[in-house]
Formats: sequence, C-alpha cells, structure tokens
Amino acid sequence: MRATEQLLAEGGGDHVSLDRVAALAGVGKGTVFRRFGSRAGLLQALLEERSRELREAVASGPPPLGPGAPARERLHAFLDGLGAIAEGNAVLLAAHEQACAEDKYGDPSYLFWHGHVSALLAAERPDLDADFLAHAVLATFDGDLIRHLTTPGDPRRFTRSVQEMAAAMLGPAG
Amino acid sequence: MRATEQLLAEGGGDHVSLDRVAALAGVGKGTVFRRFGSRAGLLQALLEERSRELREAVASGPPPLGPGAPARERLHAFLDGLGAIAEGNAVLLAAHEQACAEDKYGDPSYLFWHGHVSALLAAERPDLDADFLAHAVLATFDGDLIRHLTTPGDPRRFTRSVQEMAAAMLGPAG
Amino acid sequence: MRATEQLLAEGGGDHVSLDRVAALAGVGKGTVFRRFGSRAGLLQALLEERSRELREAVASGPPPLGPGAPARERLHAFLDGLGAIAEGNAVLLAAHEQACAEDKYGDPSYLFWHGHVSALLAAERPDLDADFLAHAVLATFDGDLIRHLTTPGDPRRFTRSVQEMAAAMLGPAG
Amino acid sequence: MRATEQLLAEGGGDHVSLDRVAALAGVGKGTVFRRFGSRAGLLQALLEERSRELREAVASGPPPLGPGAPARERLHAFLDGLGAIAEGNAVLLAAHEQACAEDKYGDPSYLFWHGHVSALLAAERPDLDADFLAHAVLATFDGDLIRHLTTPGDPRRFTRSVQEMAAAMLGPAG
DNA sequence: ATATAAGCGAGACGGTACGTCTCGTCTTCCA
DNA sequence: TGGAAGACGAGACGTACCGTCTCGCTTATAT
Repeated sequence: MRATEQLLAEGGGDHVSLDRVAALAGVGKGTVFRRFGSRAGLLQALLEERSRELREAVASGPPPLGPGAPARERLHAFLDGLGAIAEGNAVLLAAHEQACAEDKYGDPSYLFWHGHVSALLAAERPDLDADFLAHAVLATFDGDLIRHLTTPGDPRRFTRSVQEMAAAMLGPAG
Repeated sequence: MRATEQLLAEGGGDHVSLDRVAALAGVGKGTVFRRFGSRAGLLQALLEERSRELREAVASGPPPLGPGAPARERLHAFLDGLGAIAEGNAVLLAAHEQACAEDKYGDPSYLFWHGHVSALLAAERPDLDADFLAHAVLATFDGDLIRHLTTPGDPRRFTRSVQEMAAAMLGPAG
Repeated sequence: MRATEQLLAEGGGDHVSLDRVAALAGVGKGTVFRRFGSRAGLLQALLEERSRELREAVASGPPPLGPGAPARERLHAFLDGLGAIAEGNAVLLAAHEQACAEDKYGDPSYLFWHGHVSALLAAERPDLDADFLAHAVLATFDGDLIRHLTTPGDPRRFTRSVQEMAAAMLGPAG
Repeated sequence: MRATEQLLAEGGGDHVSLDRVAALAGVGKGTVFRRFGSRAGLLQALLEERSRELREAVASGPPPLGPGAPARERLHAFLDGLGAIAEGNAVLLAAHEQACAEDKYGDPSYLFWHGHVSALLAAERPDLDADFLAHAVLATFDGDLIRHLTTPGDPRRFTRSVQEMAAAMLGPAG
C-alpha cells in the first residue's frame, strides 16, 4: 500500500492528484480516502514512514541521537539525520507543506520534532526562548528552500548550514 | 482598487477565492486578473503595499533602519519593522505563502529582504553562511507560525523572539 | 433479519444505502448481499413479504379475490388489495422502482401481477390489447405518484381512482 | 452545446456519466453543471428539446393537435405525437425517469403534458377523475416499458396500444 | 460633435482536484 | 470450516477553484 504511494511521489513529482495516485496504485479512490482521510493525511503518512526510524532513534536509541549524550551533540546528530531525510525528500516535503496549511503546528509529528529540539535547546541555553528557536530551526526545513539550496555539486549544503546555524544559536561551547 | 482587496482580505479571512474577491469588490474577475495576473500576484501586491514603506526606509531612509547605522542596529530595527508588519498581517502572509508555493524564492520582494538581511549578517559575522541564515530568519516569518505564537495578551511575542534569535546568531556584541 | 430491514425502510425514508441498512441492522454488509444478492433483491424481498398474502389469495383464495368470481369482480377486489398495499408502502415502492430500473418487467412478482390483470382484462374485453392494458394499470402503481396523490384527508384516493380507471377500461357491465 | 449531449446520449446508451459526457463533449465538467445543475437537469433539457415542437403545436398550432378540434381528436393526435417521440427516445426516457426520481411530478414539462391530457379527458368524460387518468396515461410512457414492447417488426406497437387505451377510457364516441 | 479606441465590469467556460457516496466483491477473522 | 463483518475496487456526483475568454458598456481621444 505504501509502496504504491512512493511510486507516485516519484512518478508525479508535484502534480500528484489523488485520483491519479489511486489509479496508478491500482486501488480505488475511496480506499485512499478511507486510509488517509485526505490529501494531507496521505502526505503525512509518507513523511511519517520516512522519518519513523529517526523518531525511534531519537526517542530511545543509542547516543548521540538517543538519550544519554550532551544536548549539543544530540542536536547535532538529530539535525544531521533530519537534514538527510529532508534533502532526500524535498519534493515530498514541499507538497506536504502545501497540503497541510491548516493545523501544521498541531501535527503530532511536528510536535514531536519541536518538543525534542526545544528541549535540547533549553538544556543548553536556558536563557533563550527555546520554544521559538525550535520553531525557527524546523521552519528552515522547507521543501522549496532545500530544493533552492541543494545543488548536484553540494548535496549536503543545507544540512551543513543548518548545523552552523544551530551552533551559532548555542553559542561557544560550554 | 486596492482598498477593495483589503476589505476582502479582512472579510474572507483565509478562504479568499478570486471569484469571491472579485464579486465582493464589485469588479469583474477579468479585471483582477488584468491587474494582478494571478492569485499570487494579488497577494504579492497586497504585501508589497503594506511593506513599501519599510522597504524604502531600509533602502534610503535615516538610520538606524537606513544606511549609516551599525549592522547590528540596522538588523534590529529591520526585524522590528518587519515583525510589526507580519504580526499585523499574519492571515495575508499565510495566504501568500500558500499561493506562491512556486518560485517563492525568486519573488523580488523576498529577494530584497533576503539581500538586506544577508548583507547585514555577513557584515557582522563574516564567518557564517549569511545567505542561509538570512533564509532561516525570513523562514520564521510564516503566517501560521505567527498566528500560532501571537496571543491577545502578548501581541509582540513573535517579534521579540525573532530579535532574540538574531542576537544569538550574531553572538556577543563586539 | 427481515425485521431489521423494515426498521430501516422506515428509518431511512428514501436514502437507504445498503451500507447504512447493514450498519443500522447491526449486521455486516456481506450478510445482506448473501441473503438478497443486491439492492434490488433486498427491496424485492420486502415487497414480496408485504404482498405474499395477496398473491396467495389471488392464486388460490376464496372469491372474489381468488378464482371463481367474475373477472370484473376479481379485478376490483385485486386492485383494492394491491392499492392498499401500495398506499401503505409508497416509499418502499418508489425505492424499488428506482433500484430495479433494469429488468423491471422480468421480475417474477411483476410477471405474476401482470399475468393476472392481463387475464382478467382479456376475459372481459377480448377486443382490447389486454397485455398492454395490464402494464398500464400496473404502471399507475408508482410510489411517487401515490405519494403525490395521497393526502392525509383522503388516504384511498389512489385506489378509488384506479378502480374508476379499470371500470372505464372494461366499459359498461354487460 | 446541445448537439454534444445528443452525441453522448447515442454514444453512451445508458451509462452516461456526467464526467464522460463532459469529456466527450470537449467541455469541462463544471460547465455541464453550470448549465444544467445536475444529471436530472441535463436529461430534462434533452427531453425538452426533443419535445418542444410538440409542445408548441399543442399549445398554439393548427388542429387537430392545436386548439380547435374536438377533444377526442386532439387527444388522438397528441398521443400519436408523444408516442412517436417516446418510441424514438426510449433510452433517454428511461434515463430521465431514473434521474428525476425526486419531484418528477413537479417538472414543468410533465405538468404541461398532464394539464393538456387532463383537460382533454375532462372535456370528454366529465364524470371521471381526469386528473388521475392523465397521470395514468402518462405513466405508460415509461422508457423501459416502451423498450419492452417495441420490437423491430412493430415499431409503433406502443403508440397503437396507448391509443386503444385512451379510446377505451373515453368510451364509445358520443 | 461624432466616431473610434481603449479599458473595465461581468461572468461563462475549460479543465481539474477534492471529498463524499454508492454498490457489489473479496478478504479476513472468529465461532 | 463456514458464515459474519467490513475493507476494498471502481467510479459517479457535485463543489470549488483558477486562469482564460468573450461580451457589452463606458469613457476618453482623435478627427
């Protein structure tokens, strides 16, 4: 089931109409809506799938991603992981943002990332508004921005820059 | 002409279809398209209007907004101005983002803001990727995020946080 | 099992989807299809149930409904019985017509009524096209027409009119 | 515009989905809905078109269809005309009945036919329930019934039978 | 002053996505 | 293992929207 959607994300690029997705997946449109509720739900599920691993590693994996390492290192590792996902799925990301206009900040997945980043930032810089900074960091994970910055010659430019920004926010190490 | 659209942005809230806009403005849909080219154009024009003053002040006004003041102060003043605009037009901002999905980073208005912020950051922190940081700063000016953060009790929460973030990026003065 | 469907015919009124019927009956949709084959089958079964008595009385009951009475009287009695059923189940009738669009004239139940009426008409008026007249008489048993004609103040208006029509068709007794 | 729908009625037979109609007519689906409101509206418009001539002839044409001739002759001529239309458009008729389940008896076109027939019947047989008889006569113009009765060898069987029925209703010429 | 040109109000149209609703089949799971 | 429950395939329907287009009117300009 998921595999079909992946095919389509590849095939369609951005013009992924649900009708087409369903047809190309060899399944009725009704099924898609029954399973995902709406266009937003579909994209969310795809992102979810692609980031579940990272989520689990963050929640309960080994350091430095998981609990146990210093906040600074955990943040670095996390941004590295999320950056990799984002760079590999910029198109999907962009489509998701476009679809989930409403309630983007209430999405459970976003809430998880935000909570994580916020906690790490707060641990290192209790003097700052970690809640906002987390939103700011995550706001840079914009599909269009990533596509804008990523060139064939430098596929990790985006992640590197995000890391640099996070480092600047945290200030000189301890 | 503009006034009509403003009325509509207020009236419609978020569900501003061009049909409705045109009808409510007492003008044919054709006229709207003749003047703005597309939905994106309309929103852009509205934002343009609301930010022209700031733009001019930044380009050729008196310090600290205009040229002449230290980069740090200019950035502070700029973010204050842009924050005020954004907080007062969060709905419009959100609609614009939704509409201008394509080519958002090629929009002249965005390019101007980005160039300005980028230059200021570069002046103060030549060691960082000012280009990216400017994108990051501007990425926080997201209509939905602003609506999410702004509460009746604290209307300038967003701007304050952005300032704090910029300060953190620039590091200790000096 | 039948009882559940009756509940639904009453409950739903006109928008009786099989999904809803099944759900409201507290039974899986599969069950409904196994027992009735299709939407048409379900409605047919309901009608069947409500008209079985009349059918048996007509086929082998005592006169004037059953064999033995003069055709004119048998027809009168039959139309009275069928009219009563139809007036009491106009909604069901309308739904059935809508569902059985295809092959309406091959339905065993319809064939029985038609054969009966046709034979009675032929007996009394061998000079007319009894086959067609029987179709015409039965065509008036239309759910929507009955609902249209039946008012709270005159619940048997439809039956009376049908009788009058039949009498006119048969011509002066004689 | 109409021509396209005619093509489709021919082409589709009975499975005329609005999507297909629109596509095959080279027009957007939105257009179809704007012009006809719904499936029912489309079919109604087609029937309207095919029967407009008869309607005008009946309302203000020369006898025996139009005013001036005796009721008996007018009814005969009218049934002949309507029968011809119905026999030539049985499929369309059936589709229309299926679509216009709701409010069939409030349709202006139906009201016109009914008023006409009812008036003619009342003129000739004031002793009968002309209102109902008119419904009964028109009820025989059922697409499926016509298809059922019409064979290649006897294309006017239906009309002939309707005439006979009407004659029987009117009784011996007075 | 009249004729003509440009521009504008109005809205129909082509095209298409979305989400809801059905029906009838097919699969799964429990008794 | 057989029947109940409901997921699934397929697709129609109606709505909303965008961007194009064609009208007819009005206003301004040129003769």
